[in-house]
Amino acid sequence: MTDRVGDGAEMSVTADQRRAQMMSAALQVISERGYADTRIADVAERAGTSPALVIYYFKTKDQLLTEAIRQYEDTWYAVGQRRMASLPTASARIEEIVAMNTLPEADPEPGSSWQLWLDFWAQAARNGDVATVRRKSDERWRAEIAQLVLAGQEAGEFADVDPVSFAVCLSALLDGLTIQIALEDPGVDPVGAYELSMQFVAGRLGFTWTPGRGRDGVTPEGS
Amino acid sequence: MTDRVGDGAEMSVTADQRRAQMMSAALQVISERGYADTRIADVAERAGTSPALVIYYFKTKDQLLTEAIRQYEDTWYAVGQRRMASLPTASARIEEIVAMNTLPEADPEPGSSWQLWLDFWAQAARNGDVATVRRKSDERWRAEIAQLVLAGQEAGEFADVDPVSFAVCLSALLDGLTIQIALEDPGVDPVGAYELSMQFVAGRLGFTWTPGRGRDGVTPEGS
DNA sequence: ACTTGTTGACTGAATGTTCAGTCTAGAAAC
DNA sequence: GTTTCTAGACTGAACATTCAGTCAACAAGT
Repeated sequence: MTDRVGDGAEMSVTADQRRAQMMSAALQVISERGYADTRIADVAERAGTSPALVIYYFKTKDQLLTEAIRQYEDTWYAVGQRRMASLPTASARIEEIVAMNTLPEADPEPGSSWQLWLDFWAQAARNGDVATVRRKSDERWRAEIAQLVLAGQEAGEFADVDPVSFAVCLSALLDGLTIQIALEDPGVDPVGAYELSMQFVAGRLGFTWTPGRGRDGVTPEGS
Repeated sequence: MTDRVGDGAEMSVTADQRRAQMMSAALQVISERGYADTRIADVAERAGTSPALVIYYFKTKDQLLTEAIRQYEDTWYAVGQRRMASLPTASARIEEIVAMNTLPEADPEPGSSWQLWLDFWAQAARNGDVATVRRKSDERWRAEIAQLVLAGQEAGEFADVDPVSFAVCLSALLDGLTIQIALEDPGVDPVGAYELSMQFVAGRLGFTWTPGRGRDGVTPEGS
């Protein structure tokens, strides 16, 4: 199953690629069938290999799923960081965080799904490794938000609120909305959740925000 | 559900008791081992019976677990309703809702646990019945909150906010905090979550709230 | 009183399936 | 020729569900 193409350039599948391939397959299957109902055979099939090979690379099923989740977290965070870096103002960055947690991606990767988070949380309750991953992730995001708020305050964009409390509050709100969105609650659609969150953010941080489609409809509001 | 003793059928008492016993056992096991790792044998053992009897009462494992969750939801809501009824002001009632979602119960029933909610949500993503239960439950609580806000506004206790948006927002916030509390996030303890939520509520609804231990530290703040 | 029939509650021992993980051996890579 | 990959066949255990009844209570029928 090694694919050789043209000159001997490394087209052969390296171990790392295989692992990545399998983790990606795992995420797809988890988001379709749920963590508990994900079988090694499913992942193998999705990855185009055999169950035995999956075990060859990941000693156990649990390790596969745990690592897959860890990797998902990491790339999710990395994508977030990259987007933050490309945005100029603190308010635009916060808006991006809100959007990432409520609006569907324009280019949805396979194996990404809001439902994944529900499985993720449920799993964190009993699996120590997953719990650690989640804790770290949550702390990272909260720190990100708090630091953003601080920066915004120093730039005069934001009102004077406690950055840490605000971060806890906003991330909890977004998590809660993620649940509704993932479960397709008829009372909470993505766009509504997005606007609700932004209204909350704007209200708390003291800037006005207009729901208009264009990004960065932000007007600083000094006294 | 009530037993008519008199003319005719009243002998289903034992059967109902058994079912209740089994559902309670199921909830205990789910909250200990997680939904997916709950075996019929566990439930049977906890209920002091045999696996076969469990299947005798609930055709399938899935039905047992689903009904257990439905029942949990219902009693949770009923308890909430009872407590609401015993409180005089809208603000006290909202405070009770917040407390129910953040603070541990004084007398924790066996088989009640925050972690249960995580399993519940994850399950709702794939199991249509559970999804329906959850949707109904969420709608009930949001309606409760909205109606409470309306009542408070009419009584002059609360500021003029959109009750429905507020309900969505608060219930999402509480759900999000439930996740952190269930997973024992070091950054979010129950009391902190409680105070954070109440600050949010008070800020939004325009009354001042003091974190003091005593219930109902509420001061209306009309112009 | 005492058989007989009926029914609901209950059980222990199968049954059958589903899977995670192993084994073996062959194909590539080095 | 030795190490690294890979897959097909296999095993063993875990578990949900079924089955073939037992047991106790109660109700006529005699």
